[in-house]
Amino acid sequence: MENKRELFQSMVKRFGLLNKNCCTVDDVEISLVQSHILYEIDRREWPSMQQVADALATDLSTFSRQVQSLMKIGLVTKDPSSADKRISVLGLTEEGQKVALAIQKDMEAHLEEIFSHMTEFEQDMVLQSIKLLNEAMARSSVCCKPMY
Amino acid sequence: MENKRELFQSMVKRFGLLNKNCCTVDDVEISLVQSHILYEIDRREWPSMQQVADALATDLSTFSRQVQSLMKIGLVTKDPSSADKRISVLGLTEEGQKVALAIQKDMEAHLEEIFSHMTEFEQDMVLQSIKLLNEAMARSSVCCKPMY
DNA sequence: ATAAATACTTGCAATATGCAAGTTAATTAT
DNA sequence: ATAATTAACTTGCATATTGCAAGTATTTAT
Repeated sequence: MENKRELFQSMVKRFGLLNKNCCTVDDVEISLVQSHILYEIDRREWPSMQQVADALATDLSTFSRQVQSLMKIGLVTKDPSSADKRISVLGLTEEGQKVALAIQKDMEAHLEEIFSHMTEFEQDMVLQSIKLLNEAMARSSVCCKPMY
Repeated sequence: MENKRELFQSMVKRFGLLNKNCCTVDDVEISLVQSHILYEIDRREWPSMQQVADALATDLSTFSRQVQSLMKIGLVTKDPSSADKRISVLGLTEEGQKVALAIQKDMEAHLEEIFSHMTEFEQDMVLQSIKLLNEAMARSSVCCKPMY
């Protein structure tokens, strides 16, 4: 059952490269990290800074600055929660949603293209495997405790 | 065939977190990037700077500096090729090999632990899926042309 | 009412990044 | 054979990213 690590490393590296290409939309160009922030805000409902920073496993201070720059370019909103004024609620601007959607479409297209090199049977197997893997990692003691 | 991207993003993020934990060995502490460099040097036979920088999709200048710091802490060797004196041949010191091996063991153990949450059948399926995925990505036009 | 915890923000200081410009060595014209 | 081009790096910026420590403001506990 030879080298698991090699297989994973290779896959993750490739997926990382894929991700990198996907960050330019219209005239807006954002970094990989920023695209992940948009992604996380998009898939949650009005998350707090903490929540997203935790999801990204980033220090809150670093994250705070990233949010500032995303606000500056008009993609992200940040408003104090009325329930608890310490908390800042994050959201996407209309432009932010457009960018997030465009990146999403782009990634989906890339994944489809990759999947097109496999048979239908293989595609199903791969998807199911990724799900299994995610569940196993979620249950694992060594990995990613506070995620999703 | 809902959200492929979400599945992949989640998996890659988790694997990234896994990777991060694995960079301290004995008294040596290295960064994630540095661990990847050790890994790439280890699995090739006397690669050149270019080769490893390409594999990591890093600018050569950035890579050059990383190698310098790895040499400074005594993990990596760099020698001019006798065949072509422009080329620098990279290698691991004895200590570098020790570190690379320790990280490798650590990662293997983590992966085993994760796999232990699946049945034997699932484990086989997952491994085969990762292989398929790697092949599909290698064939893909959108991803990772110059890899492996 | 005071203490302690929570959710951030800001000030460093260290590190990482890529582009452009340089150096040296090898190839390819001419 | 010499000159021009290409290749493999290295170094100098300028910028971006990171995390820790220390601060502020708000909420919760006692």
